[in-house]
Amino acid sequence: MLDNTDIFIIDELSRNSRITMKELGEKVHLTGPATAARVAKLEDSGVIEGYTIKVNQVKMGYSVHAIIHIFTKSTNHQPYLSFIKKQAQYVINNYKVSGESCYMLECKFPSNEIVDAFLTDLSNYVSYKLSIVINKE
Amino acid sequence: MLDNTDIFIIDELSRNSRITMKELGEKVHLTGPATAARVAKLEDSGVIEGYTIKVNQVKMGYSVHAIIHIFTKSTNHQPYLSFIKKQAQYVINNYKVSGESCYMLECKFPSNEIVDAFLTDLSNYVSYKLSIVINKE
DNA sequence: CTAACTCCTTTCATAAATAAAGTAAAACGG
DNA sequence: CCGTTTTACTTTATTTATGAAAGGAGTTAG
Repeated sequence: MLDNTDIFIIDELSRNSRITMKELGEKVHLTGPATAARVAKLEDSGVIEGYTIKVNQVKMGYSVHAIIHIFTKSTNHQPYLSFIKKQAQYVINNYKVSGESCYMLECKFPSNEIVDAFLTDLSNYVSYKLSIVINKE
Repeated sequence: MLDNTDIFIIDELSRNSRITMKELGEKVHLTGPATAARVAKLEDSGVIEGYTIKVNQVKMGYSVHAIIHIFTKSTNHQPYLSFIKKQAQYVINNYKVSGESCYMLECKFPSNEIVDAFLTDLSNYVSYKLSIVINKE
């Protein structure tokens, strides 16, 4: 399905998705059109889901990075899911997980005051345990 | 620092980082060169850290998505950090966190057999609790 | 053996990026 | 308050990349 050239292309686009097809082609020893065709195939097959940017969240004003373990009280998760949908500006990921907790909610916040307000609201729906990301090593 | 146009540009590039500067310019009511200058400034200031792609990890052969809570036994974390550096192909993120655990290790694996082998090695360095991501809602 | 398919290259028309020059408005200093 | 500088933009022109089309080599199936 995926050969070494495809892997190389994916690796290179992960590092810089705005590279030109011509330049990417030089790295994989193909012409521009051949490379563009490879990339189009990777898009069509769903291997490449999209093109995006890495944003510095601190410079965007989000200085607090939190991981919140969610323990749902009731069997109906919908109120919780509706709540975090409304709070999308703070939510990075909401993973449903096996293990001790039900969900692992990854969030970004501008300040501890906002964290406080968020958690106060959150506690209407679920129990939680809070972890703060200190560093990404 | 960042005006509404910058926010719009970041938002648009997050959705599609391969958009042309001309087309992006039309969305924010600027010419191509003016838009390119804005983007260059966002890069220089570090708000935009890079351009990347979203990859379907299942189609890349990584069907298991795990979150591993790490509890270091010893005060010296270096053996653990060296270990995960060697296992980079499986590691998505390694967050140092406050709260109950010391690190939260996010990984991808091709199979449960590989998870098993990874955890067996991991247990030489730290204690852990394993969560498996069932869904990303 | 041949037809169909895949994957590539080459060529060429079109479109975008980039560099340079010029303009207008805002900010700054005397 | 006025002249200067800076900033942010547009316009123009050149360079460069994209994308479509045609064609060729290697592979596979009938």
